[in-house]
Amino acid sequence: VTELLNRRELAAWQGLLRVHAALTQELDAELRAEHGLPLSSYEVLLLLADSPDGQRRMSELAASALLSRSGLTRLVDRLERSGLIERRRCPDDARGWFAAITPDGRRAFRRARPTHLRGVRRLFLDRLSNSDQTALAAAWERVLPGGSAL
Amino acid sequence: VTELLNRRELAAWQGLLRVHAALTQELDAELRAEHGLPLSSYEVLLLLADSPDGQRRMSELAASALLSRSGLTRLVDRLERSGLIERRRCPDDARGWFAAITPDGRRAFRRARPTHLRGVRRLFLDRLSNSDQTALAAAWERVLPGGSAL
DNA sequence: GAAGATTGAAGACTCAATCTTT
DNA sequence: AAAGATTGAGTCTTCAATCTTC
Repeated sequence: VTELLNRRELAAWQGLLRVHAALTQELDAELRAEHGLPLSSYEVLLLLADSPDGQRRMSELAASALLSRSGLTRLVDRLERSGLIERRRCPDDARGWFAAITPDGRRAFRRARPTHLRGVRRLFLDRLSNSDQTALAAAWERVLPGGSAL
Repeated sequence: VTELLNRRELAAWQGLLRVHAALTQELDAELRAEHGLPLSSYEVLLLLADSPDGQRRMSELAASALLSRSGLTRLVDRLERSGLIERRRCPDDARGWFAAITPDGRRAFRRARPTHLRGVRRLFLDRLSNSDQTALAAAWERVLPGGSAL
C-alpha cells in the first residue's frame, strides 16, 4: 500500500480542509444575513472595485474568482439582474465582454466590506500571530508559486 | 472605514482560498477520472473504513464530513445506490441510522486511496518542509481549537 | 481551427418544513 | 418539547455542446 500520512502530515492537510470549510461557511452566512450578498458575489465586486475603470474581462474574472467560465457567466447574470454590475462590449475584441461595477454595486460593496473584514479578522487573523501569518504566506507560495493556477 | 488588510494578512488569507480551491479541484478530478469517485464520496468512505465495525451515525458523519445533515443524506443516498455503503437501523435509538461501508465500498476505497494519497503528497506535502507542515498544523489548531466547529 | 462567452442538462448543496421517536 | 433523519424547493456549480469572432 502507499505510505499513509503521518500525524504531522494529516494535521497540516486536514486542518486546511476544516478551517476553509468553517470559515467560508461562516463568512458567507454573515454577508447574506447582513447584506443579502453571498461571499462569491462579494469577491467579484471586490475584484471589480479594485480594477482600473472598475471593469475586467469575463475570463480574467473567472480565473481570479476561482470559478469556471460558465460559473462566472451565471454569477454575473445574477449580479447584473441585481443591478450591481453591467456587461460592456470589449472595443478591441468583439468576442469579449467586460463586467463593470455600477454605482449601486460600489455602494453595496462599501457597505459589505466592513462586515467581511471584521469577520476575516475575528475568525482567522486575530487568532494567529504575525509569524504564523508569515509562515502561512510562505507555505502558500511554495504550494502555488506566484499565485498561479496548478 | 474599517482598516484594510496589510500585505501579510492578505497573503495569509487569500493564499488559503487559492490553495484550497486549486487542490480540491485537482484531487476531485483525479479521483473521478481514475475511479469514478468524487472527493466527497471518498471522504465518507475513508471515515467509515476507519471506524470500528465500519459504521457511523448519520449525524456524526455529517459533522465529520463538513456537510449539513441534509447534504449528507443525499450523499449517502448516492453511495447506497452505487452499493458502496448501506443504511442500518440503530438498535438503541429507533430515530437513528448507521451508514455502514460494504465489501464493495472497501474495495473501491482500497483502490482509490493510493491515487488520493499520491495527489495530496505531490500537490501539497512534497512542496512543504517538515517545519512548514508543523507550522500549518499549529496555525489550524489556533484557528479551530480541538478540531471543533466554530 | 482556436479563443471568448453562453446555454442546456445534470450534479451537489443548503434552508426550512416535516415526520418519527425520545 | 427536542433530537435524528429525510424531503421539497431553490441556489449554485460544473461539463459538454454551441455560437460568434479572431
